[in-house]
Amino acid sequence: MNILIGISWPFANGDLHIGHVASSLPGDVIARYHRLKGNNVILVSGSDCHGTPIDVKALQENVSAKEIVDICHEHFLKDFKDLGFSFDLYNRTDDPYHKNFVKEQFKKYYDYGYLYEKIEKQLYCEHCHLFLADRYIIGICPKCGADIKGDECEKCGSLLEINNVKETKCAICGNLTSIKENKNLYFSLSKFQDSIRDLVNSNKNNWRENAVLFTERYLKEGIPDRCASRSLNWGIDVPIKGYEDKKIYGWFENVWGYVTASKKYCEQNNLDWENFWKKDKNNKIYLVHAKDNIPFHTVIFPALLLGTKENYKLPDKIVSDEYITVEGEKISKSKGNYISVRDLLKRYPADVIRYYFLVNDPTKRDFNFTWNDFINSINGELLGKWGNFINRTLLFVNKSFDGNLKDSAVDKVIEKKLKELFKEVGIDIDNGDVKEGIIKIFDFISFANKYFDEKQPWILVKTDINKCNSVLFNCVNIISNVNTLLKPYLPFSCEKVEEYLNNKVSDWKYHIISNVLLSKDIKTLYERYDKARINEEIKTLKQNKK
RNA sequence: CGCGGAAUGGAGCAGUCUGGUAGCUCGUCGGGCUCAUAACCCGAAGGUCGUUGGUUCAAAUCCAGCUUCCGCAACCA
Repeated sequence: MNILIGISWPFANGDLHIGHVASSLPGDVIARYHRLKGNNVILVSGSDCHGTPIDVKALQENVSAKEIVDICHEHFLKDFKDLGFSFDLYNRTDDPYHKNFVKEQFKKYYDYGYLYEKIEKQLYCEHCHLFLADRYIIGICPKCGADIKGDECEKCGSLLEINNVKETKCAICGNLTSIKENKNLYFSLSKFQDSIRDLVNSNKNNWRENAVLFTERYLKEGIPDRCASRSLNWGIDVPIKGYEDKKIYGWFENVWGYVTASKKYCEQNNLDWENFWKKDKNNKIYLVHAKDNIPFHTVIFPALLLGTKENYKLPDKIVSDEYITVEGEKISKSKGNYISVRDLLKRYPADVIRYYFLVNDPTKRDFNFTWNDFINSINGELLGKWGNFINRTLLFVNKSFDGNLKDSAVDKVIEKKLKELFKEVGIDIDNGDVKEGIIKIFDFISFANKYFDEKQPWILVKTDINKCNSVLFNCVNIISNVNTLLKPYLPFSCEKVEEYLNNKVSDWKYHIISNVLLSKDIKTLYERYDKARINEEIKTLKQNKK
């Protein structure tokens, strides 16, 4: 089967933070799982390089947009790599390959009549040479006289027509604005209302509930046409006569990145990209992102695909997470309530981070990250249950059996449980319910520790050496199987465990390893964190708060 | 009446669609074990599932009202 997984493209304007991690990780797990199952997998993402905030930042810092984007892209690339993301291609939207492809699609939209012209009066800053979006405007509320930003007055709560706001100024430079007529292209999203409704209806059991609800709400209100062009210097040129000075609005091009990145990858690797993107090709498409991205992936992207009239397959799985909050508050860069991936990676190994955000994946509602929970969870679950089971078993075998076990029968209960686990976890991951899968695996690890305790091999070693051998043989096989189950989740430590076991497993299924011969060099998999660390981390977080 | 989301033992969550003895992890307390990273195992305390009313033989779950909290300018998954 051909599996395409697209993780949403982080905007190249800042650091990767734990919110990105939480909403993106499921995509990597799904990709790793399908590869182990022998499917053809392409996992793509990339940096979203175009958009007004980047232009504005460039203007403010007096550097080029490209410089900002280049730095961000390098950081994203490194952060994702260090976290173990197994992208087949992590691309960027300023890639000429992407740009050219998107332009081709835009010509089609224009020819098919999905793009139409609209002339509007817009506020313009002569100083910055920018048409200003509402959010870049400061002014005075016509009703209560308070200073306002954008089109909403915080003081009297009025939602205003931006044209009624008094003394509008550019929020970037502070100069008074002028009004200019601007010609833009609108995309007829409304024409896809029925198609999108059919899409949602046929995917109610495949998409996450939040994606279904959000899209239905959107449909109920009626999908509005949206402006698809922007008056910017940085972006993809609108390839249509009369619009040479305009760029394509980011949300009408970045989602095409899933297609361009995978198509590019296919061309580099002699694969047929249509097997992943067209209908009736025995394929499956997953889109992985957080809730704010839902309409762009369930409405705009499908509309863009349909608008080509080219037999594209629409997304099968929308894996849309809720949000992460930090110590009870919304993630906010400006308020400093914020944990960047790079800072986290300095102090914690990738698998520790992966474990925590996968087992706490916010699927149904926002999840509150606290340092207390993070440290306790790592110590108690990842280290205490899994790390400890490996450690107590392998050290025992090395100490009492010189790393060498005779083959023995596998306990029927264990065999049955493991076989079921492979089946159930496989279904969970395939459905995008990555969290359910890892929870089930860790339930079984608890059972394994119980088994070890009940069998008391430390006593058997003195009373019945064969029985002891048998118990440990079972434990070693539990480790190998659980390790295989965990491979999509914790790639780094699973590789280490395979070294300890001297046994590499390439299939994702129940197995028995015979002729056990362990490595002599067993080290603990995970470090225990002192609880004092909790307060240190909270202190650091508070210091960063503004 | 702006829109939307949420409310389950000390903390974080599942269960709500498809009503039927309230579950998981962490934390706390007590005990056991000693192979293991003060790790592991067992047990206990702790919740009338925000509130009121309704439907029902039966409601955390369905319906209605109310209360509280969160998000909805920007950075921002």
